[in-house]
Amino acid sequence: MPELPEIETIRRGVAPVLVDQRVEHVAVYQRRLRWTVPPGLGRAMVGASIRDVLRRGKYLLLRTTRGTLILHLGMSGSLRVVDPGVTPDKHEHLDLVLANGRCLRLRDPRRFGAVLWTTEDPLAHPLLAHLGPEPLDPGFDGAWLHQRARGRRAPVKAFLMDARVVAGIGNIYATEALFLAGIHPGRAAGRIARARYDALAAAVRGVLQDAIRQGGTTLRDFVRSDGAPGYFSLRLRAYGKQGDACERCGHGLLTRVIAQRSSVYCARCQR
DNA sequence: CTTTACGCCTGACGGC
DNA sequence: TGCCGTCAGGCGTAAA
Repeated sequence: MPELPEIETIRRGVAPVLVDQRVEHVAVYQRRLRWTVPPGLGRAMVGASIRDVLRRGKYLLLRTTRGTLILHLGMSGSLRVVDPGVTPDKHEHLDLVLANGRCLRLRDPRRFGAVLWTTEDPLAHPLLAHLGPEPLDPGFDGAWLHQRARGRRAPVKAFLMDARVVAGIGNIYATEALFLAGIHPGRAAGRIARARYDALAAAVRGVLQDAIRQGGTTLRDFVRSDGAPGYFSLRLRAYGKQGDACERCGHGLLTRVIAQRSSVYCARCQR
């Protein structure tokens, strides 16, 4: 699934293709995504010029002269740049045809993704307004986590995946960051010392930055790569590695469901 | 306010 | 080979 680093890589990949381009045509092949793709999207967008492409958490924002297209790729979404005229397959739901002759195509087999349109400040949109800080921005650090965790009894893993605490941390990176910080995913968020939150914040930044770096090398040229990025070949240390030996202590990695999500951890290293 | 459960979807996978 | 049940997984939402 596309996580924050993938979304960031997609943003960097598509932005040069999209920016300053006029939208010539919008084709919707499937309206039923997480929410119904707004009727009249074409009317709203055609003729608009794309100003820039931003990311907030896992949302992509295509800001145009008329409003902002908000995209979320859900579990299985991807974007690619194709030639208009290439017939979309059954999982390709939306095309933005641009004046430069290119076409941005959204594919999303599971349809957990979303395509929304707003003419207001997109950051004030109900879906975005209550997001916590960007994990790679200075507003995210151990002090923030520690402060927000006060009195919380929920497992730290759930806390870290709460978008109001910090934006864009999914199961993979929560699992990896907790492993690197040596914190047990089931520990109550409010019972973790400030210094350990410093380590956790650093771990979150580290895994995300590594993955973004990896994405940059994996995806040399978004346009000619004729495919959206899949999973980055990031070396995962815990996620999906249940049963393997912990790379630090050799203990077998365990898996347990915490907050409705599978969690992998080392019972010896993570406390 | 916090916490928990649920549901939206389909491809992959295991069992038979 | 094919059919079927199960599950993952982000995240908004309703309910507790």
